[in-house]
Amino acid sequence: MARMPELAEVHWFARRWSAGLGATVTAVRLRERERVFREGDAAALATGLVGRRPERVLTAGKLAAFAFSGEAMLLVHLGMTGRLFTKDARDAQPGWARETASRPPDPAHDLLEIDCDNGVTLVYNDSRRFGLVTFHPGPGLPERWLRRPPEILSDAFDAAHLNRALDSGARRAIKTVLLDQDRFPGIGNWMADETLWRAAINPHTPAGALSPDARARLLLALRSTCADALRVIGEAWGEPPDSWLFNHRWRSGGVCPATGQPLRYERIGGRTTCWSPARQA
DNA sequence: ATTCTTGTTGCATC
DNA sequence: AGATGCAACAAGAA
Repeated sequence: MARMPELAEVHWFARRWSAGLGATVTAVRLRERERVFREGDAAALATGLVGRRPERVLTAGKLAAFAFSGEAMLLVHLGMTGRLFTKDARDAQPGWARETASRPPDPAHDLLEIDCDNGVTLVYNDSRRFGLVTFHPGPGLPERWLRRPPEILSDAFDAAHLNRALDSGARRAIKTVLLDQDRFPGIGNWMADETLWRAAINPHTPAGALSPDARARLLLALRSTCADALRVIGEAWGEPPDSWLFNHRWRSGGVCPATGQPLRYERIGGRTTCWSPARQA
């Protein structure tokens, strides 16, 4: 099972492009017709970055943002199969085996290359082309960046914010609501399941029906899942411990690490959901 | 060979 | 109007 880029994976991939920080862009190569450039001006991207310096690597939820000198910004959403790396590290990247089916990215799917004068080439690769790459020459920051929702690990993401997020989707299953990027930026399928398992909440529960106690557990679980994922996966692409649901969900005959009881797999809101009926009442 | 999976959007429907 | 559900998109793995 291939893994899709969620909060921590996006963090990891975005940091691969830190290799270009401080250098100057000398050339940009891209395929203008590709879907991933559908919302931007591909021609402007092809010429607009040359001569600029990558100054900062940022992420917000599943969105990666690269700030260049002159207030230019490149926004990258990895979609399902987007990946960022440097050309020389294509085969050396740790964890390709866990990130996708076990092969290094195929150069045939390199859709954007940015040459820097320190010898580094930044590569965006996306086999299924569900990603989105937009260039904003500035001045001023892109609306998409300015209007992003509060990060789960920020102070702004508090109990009041969580209550609003839950009550505006009150009748939908909590599993489905957690996948809404406007409310829970960065949460994807495995993080949603991990969070509900940690909080001991049944994924079918309508979001609005969660008790105050369940909401408190949910807030803590959201924070712990995000913090753990960023630390273990986002910083070093490490191996999650067996104490997470993560390691058990893709094993055949998976067992809940908390109760030892069998895990259940079903589709909720069109998404495969793994949960522990013994723990998540 | 067919089915299934993923995240997001856009549309139809309640 | 706002909430909700689902098809569509692409490509690769099972």
